[in-house]
Amino acid sequence: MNLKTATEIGKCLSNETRVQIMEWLKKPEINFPPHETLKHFNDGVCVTYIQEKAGLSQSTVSTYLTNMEKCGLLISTRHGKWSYLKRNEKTIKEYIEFIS
Amino acid sequence: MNLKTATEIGKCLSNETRVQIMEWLKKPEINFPPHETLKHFNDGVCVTYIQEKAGLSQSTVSTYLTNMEKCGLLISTRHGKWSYLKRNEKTIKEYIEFIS
DNA sequence: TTTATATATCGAGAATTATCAATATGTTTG
DNA sequence: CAAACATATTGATAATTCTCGATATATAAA
Repeated sequence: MNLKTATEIGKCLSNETRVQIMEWLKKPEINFPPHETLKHFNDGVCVTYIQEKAGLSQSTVSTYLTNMEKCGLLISTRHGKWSYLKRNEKTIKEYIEFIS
Repeated sequence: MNLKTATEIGKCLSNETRVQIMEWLKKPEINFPPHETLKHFNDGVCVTYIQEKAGLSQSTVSTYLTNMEKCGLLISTRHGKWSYLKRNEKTIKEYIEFIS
């Protein structure tokens, strides 16, 4: 982890909704409805569910999630027409080590 | 640690200079000149030294440090006319536990 | 008590971020 | 292939943050 990456992560974590998303994704099965198609949360939660829970526009949340993936906080996986998002614990750990 | 505090900390850590300051303060004796008056770094580093190293205006750095103290990232101690700043490891730990 | 030094606060303009509606792209399904 | 659905991107305005010089306050030294 370097200064630039750490700062990008900080930017993602400088907004209440985005911090909240990181928290929600700790326990997807508790914070989101079960998936219709996929019967598990192995790859996280789809954009629509996160967007509805956040209560912001689709474009805003999509941009949030894209940036959170870019800086390594989230991992995005496509399954058909859905994008699933989960926490990237590896990067989170590296970030924590950086600021510790 | 709650969502609001965590977000305030995220805001402080969303700027390269401020993240850098947190890094510098890990090892004051390596990153800053020795104090003229105080012969130790027990309470950290004075505003002027941080300001000079950051290369930004006095008012900007003073505001940075004030906000970083407000959200609990730093501890400020007055010794005469100097304010000394050091990392608040307790809050940092709580923040890390929050996002982990 | 005046002067010098260190830090904090204020006010303002520049730069960045937030947020949305509209639209584009990608994917599945009829 | 056309329609429907999920997500991504674009373009624009509002809101926030950045950053500075100027000024205020606090403390020490002369």
